[in-house]
Order: sequence, then C-alpha cells, then structure tokens
Amino acid sequence: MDKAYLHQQHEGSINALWEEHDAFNPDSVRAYKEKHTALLPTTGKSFSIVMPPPNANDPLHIGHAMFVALEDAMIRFHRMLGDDTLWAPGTDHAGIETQFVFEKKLKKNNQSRFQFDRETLYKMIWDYVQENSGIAQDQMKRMGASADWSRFTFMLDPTVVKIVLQTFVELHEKELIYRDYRLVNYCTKCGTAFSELEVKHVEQIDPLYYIKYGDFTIATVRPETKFRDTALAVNPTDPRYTDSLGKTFSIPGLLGPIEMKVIGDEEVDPEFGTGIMKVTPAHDPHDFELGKRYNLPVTPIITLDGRMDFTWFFEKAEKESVEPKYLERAHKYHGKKVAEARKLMVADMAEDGLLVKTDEKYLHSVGTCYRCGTIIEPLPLPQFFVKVKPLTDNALSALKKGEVKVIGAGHDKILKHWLENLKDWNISRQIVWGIRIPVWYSTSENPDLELHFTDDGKRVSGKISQLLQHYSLETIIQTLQELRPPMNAKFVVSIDSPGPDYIQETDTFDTWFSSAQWPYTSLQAHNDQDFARFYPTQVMETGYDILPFWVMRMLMMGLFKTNQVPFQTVYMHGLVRDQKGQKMSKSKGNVINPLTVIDQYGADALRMALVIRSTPGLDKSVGDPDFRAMRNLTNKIWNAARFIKEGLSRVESEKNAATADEALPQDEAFSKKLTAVTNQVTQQLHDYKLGLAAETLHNEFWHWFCDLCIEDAKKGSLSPALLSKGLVTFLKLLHPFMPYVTEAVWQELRREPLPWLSISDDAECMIFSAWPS
RNA sequence: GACCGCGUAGCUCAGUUGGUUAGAGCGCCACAUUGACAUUGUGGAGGCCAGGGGUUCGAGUCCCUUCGCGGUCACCA
Repeated sequence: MDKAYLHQQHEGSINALWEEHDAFNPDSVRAYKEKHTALLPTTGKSFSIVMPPPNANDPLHIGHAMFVALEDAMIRFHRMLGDDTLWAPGTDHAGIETQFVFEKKLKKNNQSRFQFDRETLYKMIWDYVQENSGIAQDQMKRMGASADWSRFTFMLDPTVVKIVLQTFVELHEKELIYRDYRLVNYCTKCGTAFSELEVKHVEQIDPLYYIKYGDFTIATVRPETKFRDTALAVNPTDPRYTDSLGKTFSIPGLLGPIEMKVIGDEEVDPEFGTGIMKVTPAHDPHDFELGKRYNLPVTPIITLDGRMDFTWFFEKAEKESVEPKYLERAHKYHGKKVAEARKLMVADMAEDGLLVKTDEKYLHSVGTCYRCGTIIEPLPLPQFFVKVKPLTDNALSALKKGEVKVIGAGHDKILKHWLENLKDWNISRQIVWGIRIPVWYSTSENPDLELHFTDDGKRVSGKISQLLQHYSLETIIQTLQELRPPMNAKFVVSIDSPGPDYIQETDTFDTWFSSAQWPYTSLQAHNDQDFARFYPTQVMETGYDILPFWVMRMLMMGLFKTNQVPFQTVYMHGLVRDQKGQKMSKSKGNVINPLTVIDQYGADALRMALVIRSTPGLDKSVGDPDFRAMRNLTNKIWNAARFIKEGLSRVESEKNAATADEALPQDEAFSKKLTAVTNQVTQQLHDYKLGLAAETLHNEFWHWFCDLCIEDAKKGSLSPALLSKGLVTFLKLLHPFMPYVTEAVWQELRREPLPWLSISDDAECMIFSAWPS
C-alpha cells in the first residue's frame, strides 16, 4: 500500500469497479444476493429516494454536492442494511431558466425568439439541452453518487410528459382547473406570467405623486395608468367624502375630462395619502378586486412588452372630436416604456397645474421578477389556474396524521403555514420550452382567436378568421408562435387533437407543475414494476429554499394522483456558505466549485466536510480548512489499514507471542465499545442525524480507534484479530460518508487477506457488503 | 404586521428523550517523533453555553421574558 492515500489514483478505478458490478442498480444487487444468500442480508423492505432533478443544462455547484453527499449516505446505508434500495436520478427541463439562457445565446448571434415558430424554437432548445445533458450526470458520478443511472429520467421524456398531461385532464375533470381573466404577475422582460411564489418583493423608494382630480386630490406612484381609471374610492365612513359618495364627477386630465363615480369601500384606508384613491382594475391587483366588486370595466393601457398603448384613445379620436393638444400628447406617450412615459406625464401634469406635490421619499415594496429583477407588471390575461384548496386540505391532513414527517429546524411549521395560506396556482407560462397545455380551440367556433405566426421569418399577427383568408390552417399551425385566445374562447381539454379544425394552446405548464409530479412520473418512466416496488418513497431530500415551490406541490399532487403521500420523510438541508458563514455569490468571488475540491482533496473529503456536523434546516459553512481536515481523515483511514495489514504482522512476529485465540487485557472493553459505537451510529442514521453520525465516526475512529486501540495493539494488550475486526467495522460504518477510501481499503484487504481475519465471508465490494450489527 | 430560526472556545459549528468534568475542526502555545500516518503524536491555554426569571434533585437542552442577528410571508394608493 502507498504511504498516503492518493485519491486521484483510486476514485476512477473504484467507479469502474462499481460500474462493473452494476452496484447501483437494485436489480443487479438483488441478483447478486440471490447468488450469495449466505453472505448478505435482505430485509424485504424497500428504500427509495427520488433525486431532486438538477437543471439539465447547468453545471453543478456546491449545493448539488450537498444533496449528493446526504442522499448517497442514506442510500448506501440502506443498501448495506439489505433493503431493496433505489436512488432514481434525473434532470429537469427547467422551463424559464433554460429558455432564458438560450435566448441570451440567440441575442449574441443577433437573433430573437420572434424570428422562429414555436416548434423550431423548441427543437433548437432541445438540441442545446442535449449537448449539455451529460455534464450534470458525469459530475454527480464523480462525487460518488450511487444512483441507478440506468433509470435516469429527463422531465421531458415521453412517458413523463404523458402522465403530466393526464394529470391536467384529471384535474380538469374534477373541476380543479379553471381558465380565468385575471391580473397575473407578468414579467415584460422574460415575456411570461409567473405564480405568486416567483414574485420577489423588494422595498424601494419611489416618488408618491399628489394629483388633482377635479375637486379631489389623490396620491399615486403610478400616474401613467390614470387614463384608464374607472372610479374613485373612499372609505364610506370618511366624513370628508360622504357628500360625494355615489356621485359621478367629470375629472379633468391630461387627455381631457373623464367621468368617474365615487364608490365607498371598507378597504380604503382613510389615513393613507388623502383618503381617496383612483381605481385602475387593469393594472393593480387590489383595484382589480374592487373592480370585480363594483362591476368596473378592465381597461388595459400597458402591453405585454411593458409599453404604453393609446390605441383606444386614437380610436376614440376618430369617432369624436378631440383637442389637438390631447392627441399630440397621446402620440407622445404611445409606445413608450412605462418608466419613461411616467416622467413625460408628470411633466405635463405640472404644466397643467394638476400636480399638487410630490413625496420623493415614499418607501414601499414592489414585486420584481425572481429571475431577472424586472418590476412585475400586473396585467390582465386569461390563464389556467389550479384550484388549490382541496389539494392543500389533503396535504394538511396527511401532515396532521403523521404520514409525512418534515426534518429541519422549523420547516414543518413553515410548510403548514404555506398550505394554510396558498392562493390558486397560475400554471400558464408564455414560453415554448416546456410541456404544452393540452387545451384545444376550434378555429370555426372562435373566430376572434388572436395569434402570431411566422411567414418567412417575419411575425404575422391577427385574428384567425381573417388570417384564414390568406393562409391555410395547416401553415398557420406549422409556423405558429403564440395564441391569444380571448377570455370567452371555447376550449376542449384533450391530450390529442379533437379534430382537424382545432389549434392547440401555446402556453406551457409552469415548470413546477411537472416537477410536482416527479416522484410518480420518474418511477413510471422505465418499467411497470418500479412504481409498486418503490412508491411511496422513503425520503425526499432537498434544500429548504424550494420547500414551497417543490416539496409542498409534490405533496399536493402526489396525494391527488396516487392517494398516497409521495414520500414519508422530508429531509431539508440548508444553504452551503463559505468559511466565514457568508452566502456564496459570483460577485463576492467566494464560490466553491465542487469539482475543484474533488481534484484537490478527493470526493470523500468534499462529502465528509459537507455532512459532518451539518444540521437539517440550518445553513452550513465550509472552506478549505474543512476540506483539508477531511482529506486528512481519508489518509488516516488508509494508514490505519496499512498498519494493520502491513505493520501489525511485523509487530506480532517480533513479539512472537500472543496467538489469535488468547484473550488480551483490552479485548473485552474493546468489543464492548465497538458494539456501542456501531449501535450509536446505526441509530443516528436511522434517525436521519447524519451530521451527528459523521461526527461520532470521526471522533471514535480517530481518537479512540487510532489513538488508543492501535497503540494498545502495538503494546500487545489488544489482540490483532479484534483490532482488524474493528477496522472492518469502521470501514463499513464510514462507507456511506466516504465511499472511495473505504472501498479502496476494502479491495486492499481482500487482495491478501490477513491471517487473523477472514473477510472471504463478505461481499466483493464494500458497497453491497453487510452493515455491521 | 405575522411566522420561522439562530446566539456555545479566537473563527466555523456539533451537542441525541434534561444526567458525571460542555465537544470537534481550524487557529494558538510547548514538546515529541527513524517503523501506520508531518496529511503525525503527546500535553496545554482558551467557555458565567447572549442577559434575566421560572420548572426540576439536576438545565446549554424545557417554559416565560428582554436584547442582538438572520430568514420567509403579507400589506402598502
């Protein structure tokens, strides 16, 4: 054996060894056990984890290393216990993330997504993802992830997609899907709507404008929407406005007077601003609700690309006479971005004497896109929603009954809080990279269907009834970009086209709609047995940051579709932080690349550093000193084995005394303690206390086994047979955490078995050897 | 405003249903070492476990409270 453990020389060949034995595949392990029944235990239980699928096109970061280290430790432990063990790997298509990255790439080549029809664009992204898809898998393999790669699943595999579509159909049949014209959280940069969860609220200071509305003064941060105000609202108890309540006023504005009624609503805060507010249902969620309550029209003035739209005014100007000044202004604002238009309008209002005052230091919070940081525009769009109440009720009752247990500081309470307060889920996304919603519109029944398609690389837009006069439906479908079906459009929910007259919805599902189904889709993607054999899974292990996005929704969808919880235990790990406890970020330059660490210190050192003393639900700091310390542990393990294999025999022959049969003074205490450590670590692993188990092992191995027991054996007060047995026990206990060095030592020991220790009664590879009892 | 965490050695953190003398890594000091390992060993310094109160034979651990730090959600014309 080498004087030191050199990870570079072992990790590759050990991966090859495991691959040769197909050791990660439960079917192969089962077959091996059938051949060696005398050697290996079988519990008859199954243990499965479905891997949180990384984005197919992303290189792995330290967070992935964390989940690999934890999940692989659980998997290896249960495999050695004799459970029928599966770790099912896969990758996610990551809808918006991927399309966003791809569009950036297009932009570099001076191209835009609008030059392509959706099918072409989809195919381009597909090919791009394929190029990168092997990377994540290779990197996880280098971390020692013992996932069954033969069961690798991609979110857009046909079997997965089919189940996801069927789920939508079933939800619709049970009346849990509805299409509604609502204000959605729209990012004008990403070009799609988002769910509530993807909106990040940030505090910022904006000017609050006090504007003259006839005899009233209102306060607003969004003067640009004032042209489409439909009413004024006050608190009905506010004495200042009781006389005006219910009356209609003609309010002079930048484009002439608007008729507005004063309505009373309890929700208006008399303390805020002037106690009177303008109601703009098309561009404010609160106003939208008010509008619904008082039957006010929804009249948008901002387009999907975040620009002012005065078409309505120009149409009006054609019908009735409008002062040239107003028309000029409308033309000035038209097509301008919101922020720019706001400036122009404020200037004009000041000129007209409509601006009373400006509070420049108004602090409020605005919704921004979690993805790109752009301010979210609340825009009215018809979208598909999932009615969540029945689903969250089921999830809550499963939690209450203890069918799912959440491990991780306080996160069980956070999950409960989410489930109790969840709003209906907008699952429509205006992107092509995803699963297309299985909804069909008849072109004859919906003549007003608006759509965009490409004709020779140019974007053509219009209503279907008009477009069909110049193009065939087939051409339109083939080169379709997007559909904008009006709210009253009739539609059919169906996986396949209901007839030749139909055109499919172009919106795709929210990525999380398919991820939410991952446990039962990925287990049905490869054969007919896995689902019965491995579902529900035992553990869902993932970062706490995606608890509401993913874990909660898996629970909801799993219960809906399978009437069972998708997993019994949720283990939530924390963020990986740097040595100083700071968040890692590219701008700080403190990002740790797991592969660099593997190159330098080995996969075992990386894994152990991440797991040791980690606590579920809390963040973990790691840095170079930690990796070095754990690399030293790999070397310690190697050298303990080297001494027992090569040095102890020399000590023995020099002494020429104690035989293997003779009991020595320390033997009894040694055996007792070894059993105690084994039991302790086993229990800690059963209790999902992985950080503690790793720490126990580190301390007992180094400071008891090496520092005391090996020295005892040198002195001749502990028998070599027992010491060797202790080594094997520790190797096995350590294997889930440090698979490479333990397997490497195991192979060394098997090469020329020690005279006083028979390991021929054990497996060829440590990975499926029996857990010590 | 609501909820959830955290506060333990110089630093980063463990501490299991409450139970001897509170631990680890890194760092620091002294010494050792040709034979498992310098990626080492031995010894050591360093803690009113954030403050206060309570329950208990016994509290870092449970309860109340104050302070400090972090996170999440909600509202905002």
